Parts: sequence; C-alpha cells; structure tokens
Amino acid sequence: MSNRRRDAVHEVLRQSEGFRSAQDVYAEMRAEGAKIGLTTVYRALQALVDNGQVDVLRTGEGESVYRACASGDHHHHLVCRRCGRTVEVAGPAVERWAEAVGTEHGFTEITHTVEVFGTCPSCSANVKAG
Amino acid sequence: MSNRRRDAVHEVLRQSEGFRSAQDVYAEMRAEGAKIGLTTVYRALQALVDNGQVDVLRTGEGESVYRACASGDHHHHLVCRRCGRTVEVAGPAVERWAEAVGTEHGFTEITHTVEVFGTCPSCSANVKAG
DNA sequence: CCCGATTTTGACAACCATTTTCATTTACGC
DNA sequence: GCGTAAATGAAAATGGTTGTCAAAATCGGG
Ligand SMILES: [Zn+2]
Ligand SMILES: [Zn+2]
Ligand SMILES: [Zn+2]
Ligand SMILES: [Zn+2]
Repeated sequence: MSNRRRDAVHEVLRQSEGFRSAQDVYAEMRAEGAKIGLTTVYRALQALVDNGQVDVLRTGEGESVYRACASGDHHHHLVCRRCGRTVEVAGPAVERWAEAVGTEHGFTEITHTVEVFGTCPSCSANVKAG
Repeated sequence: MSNRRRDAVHEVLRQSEGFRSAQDVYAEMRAEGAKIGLTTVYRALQALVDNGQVDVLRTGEGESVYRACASGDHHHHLVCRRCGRTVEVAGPAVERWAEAVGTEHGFTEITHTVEVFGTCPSCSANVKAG
C-alpha cells in the first residue's frame, strides 16, 4: 500500500539528523511549498510508526518526536541535547538486564524504554569556543 | 520551608502503590473532602520533584505521573502495565553502559532514562483465572 | 472516457493536560 | 493589630494532538 504523502513525510525524516516533531515537519514541508495539511502529517507519521519505519519518543515537554532510523531492529538512541544529532546504539547488556530485573520480580511480557542524552563533540567544541 | 498543602499531596503519593497523575491525585483529595485547587496540586507536585522527593515520568499518552520513592538515590522503575504497581530497581550495569556508550561517541554530560514494564505476578494470575 | 464507490485529504473545531493570570486569602514579622 | 510577602485557586489561555466531515483525489468496472 503506497501513499505519496506518506512517502514525502518519510523523506523529510530521512533528510534529518535527529528527531523531529510533527509540527516541525509540517512547517518545513509548507516552507518548501508542499501543499499538505497538518492533520495529514500526523496521520502519515502515525502510519510510519505503526509500520515500524519510524521511531517515536516523547520529549520532556510532552511533545512526540519522530525519526527514520537506519536499523529496523530494536535499538536505542544517544541524543545530543543541544543540536538533536542522534546516534543509533545497540545494547545487548541493557536488553539482558531489563529482562533479568523483570523476571527476578516475577513480571512477565517485559518491555523497556532506554534513552541516553549528552552533548555531542561539535556542540562541546562550540561551547568552549562560544 | 514547610507547607501544609505540599505535605498533603506528598502523603497521597506515599499511600499509593504506583505512579499517579496530577488530576488523579486532585480527584482523590477532593473526594476525601480536602479543599484544594488543581493549580495547587500541580505546584506541589512540581516542588516535590524539584526537591527530589518525588519521581516523575511521562506516560505514552503524554501525561505526567508522579511517585514518592523510598530511595532518594538514582534508580529506575519496574512498572506493571496493568495495575501500575511499581518496584524500584538499581542497575549499576545500566549506569555503566549508558556512560560508556556516550563517551564512546565523544558525548559529554551524559544522562539517561530507563523504564522497565511488564505484567506483575498477581495480574498474570488474574488473567489466567479470567 | 463516465460514473458510482472507496479512500484520502485538510480546514476547522474539539480535547485535555498543563500553565498563566490575577484577585483574594493566608502567613509572618514586628 | 498592621503591612508586606507568599500562597491559593477559579477562570482563562496555551498548545500539541485528535476528531469531524465535506470536498477532492483515486479506483474499477462498464
Ligand atoms: Zn550536538
Ligand atoms: Zn532495548
Ligand atoms: Zn500488576
Ligand atoms: Zn540509571
């Protein structure tokens, strides 16, 4: 099932370094002349998430942000809190730990969320130079 | 700096098993006859969080939920996705992993968020019993 | 093509947790 | 008591997200 709008939204995310909000994607597309509505952007993002083609997470301010990740497999993110640059990281150790801590307490169907934040090399440099 | 309202809100959280939303806490206090405003509940919760006396996290639906944790030290949570029952867990391995994965990519000032979800023993039992 | 059926779209309104405003009440120092 | 500063809360504003629904695009025969 293909969809032109959905592909356009997906493409915007592909061109992005880090996570982007729906409003943000919408603004960029409009700025570039695309004739698309905010509602459709939300729907496209939701569809991409449901399809596993895009990762989503919540910011501390309660905003959903999206990213087209290279890997379709389960992974986590190392995000620069200044510029948003994101690196995909695998963490077998964390996967095992989460599973272990869950079963240890008798819990089943264990899932987890893990995000790592920091200041990336270039942003650190800018701060020093700043 | 003491504060009657703040203590009342803190007490409600202490009596709770898992994380509670601001609206939820407010509703309970009103139901018990307390004469308090929603705004004040929000302010009290924020103050408790700033003071490190309460942990906060965001639900998938974008709602902030709060919990009075026994430990003031850095820790994480194992939360039952059905009844909300929460266990505080320490994870030295995760702490080291997060720090390592960050420095490995040249990131500094590394922080992280980790939450583990599952179905607790009693909820599993209830499901089987139907 | 032509038309009716189906899906997609998007302007606008509705939602809802949270924040801001601001007038009133309470607490504190003297 | 009195004056000042802090706390309170009702009501309005905010803002991201979702629901509504009629118009527009797409599809599939005939
Ligand atoms: Zn950066
Ligand atoms: Zn994982
Ligand atoms: Zn449970
Ligand atoms: Zn930790």
